[in-house]
Formats: sequence, C-alpha cells, structure tokens
Amino acid sequence: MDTEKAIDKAEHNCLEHGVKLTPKRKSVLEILLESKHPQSAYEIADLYQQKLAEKIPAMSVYRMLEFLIEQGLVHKLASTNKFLACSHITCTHSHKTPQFLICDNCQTVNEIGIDSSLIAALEQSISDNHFKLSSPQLELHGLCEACQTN
Amino acid sequence: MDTEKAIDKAEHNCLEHGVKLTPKRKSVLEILLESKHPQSAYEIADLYQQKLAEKIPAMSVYRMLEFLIEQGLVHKLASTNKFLACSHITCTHSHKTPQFLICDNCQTVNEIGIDSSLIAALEQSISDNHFKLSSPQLELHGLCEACQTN
DNA sequence: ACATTGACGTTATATTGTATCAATCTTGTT
DNA sequence: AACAAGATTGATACAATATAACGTCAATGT
Ligand SMILES: [Zn+2]
Ligand SMILES: [Zn+2]
Ligand SMILES: [Zn+2]
Ligand SMILES: [Zn+2]
Repeated sequence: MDTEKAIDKAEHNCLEHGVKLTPKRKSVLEILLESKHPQSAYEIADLYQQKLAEKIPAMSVYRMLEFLIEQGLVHKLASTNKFLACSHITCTHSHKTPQFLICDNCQTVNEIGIDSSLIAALEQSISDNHFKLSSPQLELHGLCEACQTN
Repeated sequence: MDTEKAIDKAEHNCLEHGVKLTPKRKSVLEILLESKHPQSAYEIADLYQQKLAEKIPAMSVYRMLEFLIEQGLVHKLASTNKFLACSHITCTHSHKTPQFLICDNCQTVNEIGIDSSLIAALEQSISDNHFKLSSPQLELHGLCEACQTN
C-alpha cells in the first residue's frame, strides 16, 4: 500500500466532506498505514511519540481514531480492540461492508470483499429472523496462508 | 429456556468430559441462564453476590467463565465484552458455530443457526483467500423485531 | 502417607476506554 | 483589527475490562 497516495486520497475525501484532516489526524492515519498489524490506541500513542518526538495523550488518539473511523479511513476490530487503516482508501469503488480475516498467529489482517451475493444471502437469512442489520462487519479468526504451513 | 433442565444437561455434559461443574461454576452458569441480557464479568460478580449473599472475586468469575466457555456452555461476545449462556445447552443436535444477532437498542441477543449451506459458502469464499478459519463466530449488530417498530 | 493436581482466594497490575473541564486554534462576521 | 462561535486538542481523573503471580486447601491417585 502506497502511504502517500492513501494520504492524498484521504485529504481529498475530507475536503469533499467538509471536515479537516489536521496534521495530528494525518499522522495517526500515516502510522496505521505504515503498520503491518492492527494497533491499539495506546500503541498508536507510543508510535506517535517515536515518530514525531512528541507526546500525545491517549484521549487525543481515541478522538482522532473516532474521526478517522467516521470518515471510513480506519476500522476498529471489535474482537481485538485494535485499529487498522482501511485497505481500500485508494480504491475508486465504493467501500462495501468490511470483512476481516485475522490471523491469530501473526496478527496480519486481510480486509477482503466477500462476494456480495453471499452477503445478500446472509442478510436474507437474518431478516428471516426479523432482525434489522445495521452494518455487518465480519471478523473471522484463523490462520493466514503463511502460518498454515508452519 | 428452562434453567433447571439446562443445568442438568450441563452437569451430564461435564461428567462425560471428566470435568467438574463445581457449585460456584454452576451458580455462574445459572446466573447467565436467568439473565435476559449478556453480562460482563464484573456484573456477574455483582449478581453472584446478590443471589448468594457471598462475595466473589472478579478473578474467580473470569476463571469460571473460562471453564464454562471451554465446555461450550457459555459464549463470549467479543464485540461487547460480555458473556451469555449458550442457547442450545438443552438441544440434542451438535452445536454449530454460533452466530449472534445483537440488538444495539435493548441488548437482547438471538443465537441463531445460520443456514449451514450459507456458512459453507462463506468458508469457501474464505478458503479462496487461502485462509484457514478456526471458528467463525459471527456477531451481527442491529435492531431486534421489537425495537424496529419504535 | 505422599505427591500431584485442580479449584479458588488474594493482591497487584496491565489494558482499554470515557468523562470533564480548560486551553488553544479556526473561521466567519463585524 | 476585534470579536464571537465553534472545533480541536490538552490535561487530569476515573471507570471498566482483563491478566499475572503466588498462596491455600482439598480431592485424587499411587
Ligand atoms: Zn475498509
Ligand atoms: Zn499469519
Ligand atoms: Zn451456543
Ligand atoms: Zn431490541
């Protein structure tokens, strides 16, 4: 993933939506874009301090994450309480409901687009239960290709 | 759900597996069986104290929950950090991978069995990504039937 | 009887997240 | 420039969730 390109896209996106990608927000996004794995809010605060030689309160990190999540630039993994940059920032296609394959061995996450017909079937099955889905973010745990062979 | 029946089944199940459903573990399970909503570990500790007029350390609650989860009697909702009794303790059929419909308004949870062909398709789509699923517990958030009408 | 194991208590600590109020920076308007 | 209004961030405190480390006791099997 090209960090610079993603940042450009993010800035453009924020401009369109009339919100501001401040320097600190941008730094937090950069940190996540450059991270191989999802990071906790406090880990992000540490990385921020390492990268910018400037302390940042955890509270602020949470607020910036909240902003980035609202803009669809970052996702939160509820099952691990960690955050990661959206893999599709630079894509042109509209962002579907995200599905994550989380490797429990090496922590890498693959944000995939599950077949939309499959999601539709899933939603159908759910509406058969008279339930109204808000946003079906799926977090699936297992082993990635590399970790299966070991 | 018939609590007594579920407890009987749980005891039988533990006997079969050569593990012990101690009185405290049983009480924790009872508390969850009688709860309308998922409960956090600390909430369970409070309920335990109310019900049995005896304090119990949160640490112990976590250990008992761990045991009950291992035995498939209790599930943990990763997205809310709460615990609930399995809805299928009294069922004879084998327990499939659990899928939860979580109402974000009233907190009730419906543990459904999603169509197995759908799960198979999901697993296929995932293995196409060279990923090996461990246990695809799905937690889906939205509104239950009652809360949709309000 | 003895060693081993499991269950539970106790205490401390780590991790994750929120509430509140103050300070500062932008922005638009006068 | 001066000001008001709002957004952003800092600072502090605290709540909620979870784990680590170590001790006690009872059950179990030899
Ligand atoms: Zn995404
Ligand atoms: Zn892996
Ligand atoms: Zn279940
Ligand atoms: Zn509801």
